[in-house]
Amino acid sequence: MKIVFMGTPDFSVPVLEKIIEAGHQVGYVVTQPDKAKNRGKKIQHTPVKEKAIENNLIVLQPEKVRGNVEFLDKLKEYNPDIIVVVAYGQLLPIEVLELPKFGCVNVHGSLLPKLRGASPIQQAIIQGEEKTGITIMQMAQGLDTGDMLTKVETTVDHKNATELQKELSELGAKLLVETLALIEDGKITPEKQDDEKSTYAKLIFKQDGKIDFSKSPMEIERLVRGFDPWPGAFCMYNDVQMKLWRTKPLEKKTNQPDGKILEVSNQGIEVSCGGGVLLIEELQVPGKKRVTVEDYLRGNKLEINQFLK
RNA sequence: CGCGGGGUAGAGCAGUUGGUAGCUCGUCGGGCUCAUAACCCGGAGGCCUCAGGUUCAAGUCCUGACCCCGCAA
Repeated sequence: MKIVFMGTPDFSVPVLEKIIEAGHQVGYVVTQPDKAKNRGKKIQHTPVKEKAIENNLIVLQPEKVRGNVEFLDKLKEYNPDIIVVVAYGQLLPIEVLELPKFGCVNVHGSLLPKLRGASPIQQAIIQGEEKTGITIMQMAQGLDTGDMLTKVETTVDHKNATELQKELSELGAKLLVETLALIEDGKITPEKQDDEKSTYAKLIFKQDGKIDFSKSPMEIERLVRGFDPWPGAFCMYNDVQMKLWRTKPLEKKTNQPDGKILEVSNQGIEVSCGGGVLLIEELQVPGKKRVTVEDYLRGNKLEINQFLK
């Protein structure tokens, strides 16, 4: 099929790869504009752009899609059969949604109608979902409200967001290619989403990673996993930011105040929270890399009875 | 030219006003012990990121490069 691909971050890349592998013709790859971000001021290409260049595909980076006549004309001229959207980062106007013969399809990282929105993968972990997955839907106006075409499930287990995202991204890529074939053959029956059952995964902000030690060990552990690698769950120790990267809830109860350091050993740091105890196994302080508590303790001191805040 | 921290033994850190490097852990050998992630004794292991410069002398000062990381976006 003649395809226009729209996507931006790492999550989108495997999907683009699979589309190319499957032999589809990708006329345009649309991704967010390069921005002078990161340390220094380096301008960085989006992961999708990198992959597109690698495959000699034409890249478009409209600042805004909505009301962009020039962009719309290019799409019309190419006349794609379908537009595939994976974490593109902009809402598409109706003119674009209805332009291709088969419309626009979106690869979304949750089992819709659950977790519509910007951070389905992280939220699935944070909310303690047992399973999540990929839903491919026919895009409609509205945020992730379109009719569902195909789905694939997986378990959350103890995966962190990095692992889960990678897995879902690959599952999604595979499913998309299969779905494209079904669409082409007219063998799909779209299924409406039950709006009553829908939930939202709101956009994550840095500050959301601040740990609240009044929460239960399990909740904090899920936050740590869900926010790996971004923005990271953190707390303060002696006015220094400490990011936690791996923790484990223990089967202990305590009546110590929240955030108190109860025990320090090579196994980790035991901290009281919400009446329970959380074992911190891997952490990171500013300017340093992630290290296990064992490594951290070789050159740093950490006093019992002090508090993490 | 966004702000800032850092690159020193396998690991994590120290290193004072510049004088050829220390600590903790690990590792190797020995000892004590019923036993030990315990304790004691001893040993190995460092082109101090790289390249220039200042100096009698540089991990320590200056310049440049490469790499890692926190903040901010």
